[in-house]
Amino acid sequence: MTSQTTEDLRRRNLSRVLTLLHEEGARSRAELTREVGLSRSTMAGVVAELIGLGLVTESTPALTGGAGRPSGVVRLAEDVVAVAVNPEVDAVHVGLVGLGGRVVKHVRIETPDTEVATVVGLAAATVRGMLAGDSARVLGLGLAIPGQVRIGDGVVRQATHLGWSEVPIVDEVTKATGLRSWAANAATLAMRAESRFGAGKGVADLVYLIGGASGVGGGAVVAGQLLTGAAGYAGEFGHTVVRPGGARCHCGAAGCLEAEVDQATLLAAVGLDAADAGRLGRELTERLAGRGDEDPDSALAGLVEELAGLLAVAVRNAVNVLNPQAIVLSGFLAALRDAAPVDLVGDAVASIREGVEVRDAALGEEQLMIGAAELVWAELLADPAGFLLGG
Amino acid sequence: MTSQTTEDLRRRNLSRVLTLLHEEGARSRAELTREVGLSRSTMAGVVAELIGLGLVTESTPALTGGAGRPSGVVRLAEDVVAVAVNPEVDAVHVGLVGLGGRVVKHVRIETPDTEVATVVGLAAATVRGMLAGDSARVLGLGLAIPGQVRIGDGVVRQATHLGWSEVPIVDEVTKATGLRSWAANAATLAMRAESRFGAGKGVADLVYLIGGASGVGGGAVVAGQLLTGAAGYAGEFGHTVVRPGGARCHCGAAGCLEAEVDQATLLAAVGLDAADAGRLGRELTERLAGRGDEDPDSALAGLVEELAGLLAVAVRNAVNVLNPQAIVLSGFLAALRDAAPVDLVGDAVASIREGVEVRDAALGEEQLMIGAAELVWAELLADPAGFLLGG
DNA sequence: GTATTTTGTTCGTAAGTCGAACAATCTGCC
DNA sequence: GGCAGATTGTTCGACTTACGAACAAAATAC
Repeated sequence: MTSQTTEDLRRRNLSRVLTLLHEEGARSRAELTREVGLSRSTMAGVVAELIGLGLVTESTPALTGGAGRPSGVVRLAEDVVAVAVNPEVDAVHVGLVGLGGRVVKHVRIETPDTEVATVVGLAAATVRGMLAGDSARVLGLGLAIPGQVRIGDGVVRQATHLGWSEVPIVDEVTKATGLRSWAANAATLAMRAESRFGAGKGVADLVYLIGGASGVGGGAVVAGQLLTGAAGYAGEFGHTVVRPGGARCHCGAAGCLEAEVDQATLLAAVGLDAADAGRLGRELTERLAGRGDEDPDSALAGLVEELAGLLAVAVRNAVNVLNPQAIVLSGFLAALRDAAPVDLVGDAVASIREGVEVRDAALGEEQLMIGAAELVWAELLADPAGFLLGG
Repeated sequence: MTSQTTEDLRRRNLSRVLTLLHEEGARSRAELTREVGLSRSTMAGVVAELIGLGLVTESTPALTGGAGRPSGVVRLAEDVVAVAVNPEVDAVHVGLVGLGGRVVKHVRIETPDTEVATVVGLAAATVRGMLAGDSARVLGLGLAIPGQVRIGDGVVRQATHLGWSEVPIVDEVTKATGLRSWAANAATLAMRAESRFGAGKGVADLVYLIGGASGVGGGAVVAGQLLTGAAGYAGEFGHTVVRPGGARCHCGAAGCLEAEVDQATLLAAVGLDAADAGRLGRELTERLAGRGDEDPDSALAGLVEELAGLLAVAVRNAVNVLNPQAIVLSGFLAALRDAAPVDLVGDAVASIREGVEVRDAALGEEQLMIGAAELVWAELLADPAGFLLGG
């Protein structure tokens, strides 16, 4: 199915070169030749084909200082973009993201309700507005959904915070915008962004945990591949057990990480509003250290330590099962870790624990836009010519 | 690195055809052509090359009853074998396994101690004995180790039950036998066998849990690929937490599945000896139902339910994170599940839970021999010609 | 015994990669 | 300014592989 005829060789080579540019940025054709390992003549053909497809451009100079004929710099075409859409409880984020993960535009549209028709209508109108008068080539649309999305047909099985259930969102959005669309879980896409461009770059085995207002999500990269599971629901670290028989979770079970460790508790403890979640990390650190004339807040210290201990249970399980090279924490989980003196992987099996590095996420607000666009880029990168010629 | 020149096409096609025969058994060349999707002329070349390598044979008739010229049956060469070695606490298992997972020979050699030199010496001698006067072509040796094995260099980091630590077992065995050798964790290899030939056959996303005298191990298949993790230690489900602050585990932490749910407890409860572990399942079922003049054993029922509940915590976590299509239980965990009325995935997230099937392992005693041999077969199947011509 | 069906074989064509030879264009040096 | 050296782009022939059409082979169907 995948590869028998010689044309598949060219497909793979197009894919490899474009993927390298997407992940690592522009470079000279000579460098490309060295890094990919193709002969100069073959690389000439590959780059020419990518230029013909309008995906890359080649600019003449470069002047590296060394001797020899200068090599043209191959860079991603700037007019090639994907639309990114992320529905939230009170607003819809819509963005335009270039090949290479460059966020071109990004707006937040408030929404009166989260009805599917409302959200889809708003998103479609915003997209049309964004593209008006713009010469960009839009190759597709990616949706980041706060809930479970079935891989394959893009149906939202359950998105509690939006009140959605069994919504064929990909079909709806395709109909409303005319763009080829894909959808996936938001936490998974946030990880995808961190994995390609952020704290998880170059890491083949990665665990990602993100905490926000709506709970705890996550994802993993296994052997360089995104972990999807059989139906696309994998990575629900928020619903792993950290205290059997503990707090009841909206998933129906008890003692889930998401039910035991939540952002609201921490915000309340430091007297912050939900809107100020971004300041949580600094606030926690300062209160625990004591600032100005205040004493260190020992009650808060107890809470933080308890919550970090619960997080450590989930992390320990993830580490023992997946043996990752790194764990990336995002949102309030990063804040919690920075404030707490707990070694999150201390209780993992010794030989596994050694190789793990715990890091904070590196990407900011635009994480989700980049991740959603990756849904489109993944399709393009796998088969550049096939994608554009109506794959 | 992996595929640019046209020769790689042939490598992939050799691999695909041989892999199909390995997994699914002999079939006619016409069937191969249909299933793999190559043209008749190309398949003729591929089969001819595999015959030239001595890996398959083609027998003439077939006579399927239908009209048309009969197609020769292609089957795996019977003289191609791998050696499988599995050191245990009191014995070493040594076997000869044919391509296709056929166990040709299998012996258990008692060992006076588990010193590395003793075990390696015994294994090497047994292998020499097995092969004496045999015309088999031995392509390599696979080791199933009850402990953590570092991928890449085949060093045993820790094997508590053998008392091994930092043992370069692959080097030692290669030196002693002259065979190309590979090693991996035994539970992982048991899963590998079930995944290819047993209860997990054809399942692309699989979780496997095995319980034995030495604890609980496991493994997983993710997107059709074996889960190894960054260093090869992945799948330690036995050290996931099922009761925070619970029983202390030899891994240093507390509340591990392996520490909370163990075979000895169950055996003691039904009055069986460690040697009779194989009868545990039937014994449990009978006692719980009541047999002959006895009443159902309600104390035992309580114990079984408690242990099954703890197992359910580990299973729930695995399911929520990996979204597998099936879970395979082996050893005393299968016995426990068969005896207990607990729905092991009942507390998993709804959309994930739906698609999961819990099964008992299908392979018996020879599981580990088959799995260890798969270490060799995996290398061969990835590049048949390269492997034989000194890859 | 002949037509039909299915499969193996042969051979010409197309696609793709590589490597050698040559051309182009820079730096460095006098 | 001109020439040697270095590096890279370009062209072209050789090689490998896969495919498909035409033909041959060997069974069943009638």
